[in-house]
Amino acid sequence: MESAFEIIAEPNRRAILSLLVSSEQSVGEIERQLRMSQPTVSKHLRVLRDAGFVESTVDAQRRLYRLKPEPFREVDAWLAQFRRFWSAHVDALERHLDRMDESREGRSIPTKNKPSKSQLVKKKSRRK
Amino acid sequence: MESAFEIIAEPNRRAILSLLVSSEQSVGEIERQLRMSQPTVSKHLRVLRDAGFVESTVDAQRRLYRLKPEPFREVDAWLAQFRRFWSAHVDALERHLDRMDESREGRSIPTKNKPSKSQLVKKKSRRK
DNA sequence: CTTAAATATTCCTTGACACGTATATTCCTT
DNA sequence: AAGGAATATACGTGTCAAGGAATATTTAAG
Repeated sequence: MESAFEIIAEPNRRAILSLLVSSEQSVGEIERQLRMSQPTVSKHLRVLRDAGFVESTVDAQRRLYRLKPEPFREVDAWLAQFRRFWSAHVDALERHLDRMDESREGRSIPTKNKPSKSQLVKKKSRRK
Repeated sequence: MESAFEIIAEPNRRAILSLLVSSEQSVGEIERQLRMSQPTVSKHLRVLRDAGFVESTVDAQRRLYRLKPEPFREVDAWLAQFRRFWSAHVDALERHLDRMDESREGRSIPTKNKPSKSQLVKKKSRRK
């Protein structure tokens, strides 16, 4: 199981990683929150640890797992070569983000007087 | 073949995508540069197109493939939730980048009087 | 030292997918 | 229309990884 990319190809593994963003978790906690069988969780954690995505410490009978950064950087580094390219398509990005707005938000703020995320993006991309 | 993550799990597909960063390419050009068989290239391109990573246009008997941005953004969005976390580990990042320096660079600039990438990183993370 | 809780590992089966070979399709050239 | 270049698809095969069931291991508690 070579690269970091193959590791995060598995949806359950991505779910586990996302869970661990908030804080370290025991196998049992992961098992319950994600409704996976215990062996499945353990096996995925093994893969994740071998790949350097997580590390574990012992706490009585439990093992606590937490994230490690390196492999994420590797993925990010690969992705980097495409960034320049997709900022050339900002127009499409704007539509994309604004669509996400519509679907996600409860009507808390009237759309009218609210800056679109598009504008935020434009500002950000001004930093060079 | 569900998610963008499974698509980029395949090394040859990542290679193809990297090739297309420079410019659009025909199947034959990809085939030669990556030394893959023609059917293999075509099949991977099919997968990439179905997943929205590339699009193609016809040029006589050839098809020219070029990148499309959306799926990259999807991957990037998932990765985003871990960024906050790995900037907390800047120390390790410094070591990481400085190691990359050593391995990549011909001895063009004496290491002594050159700012380490670590310092650049620190500056960048000051922006907020 | 026995038991129980939490986790890890083993074995087995199944399904997906990457590749090669062969063949089909598309489009230009003559 | 025929032939050829470039690309796409079909089919068969081998590999490998994910999940379930059963079992082993670790550690605390009594």
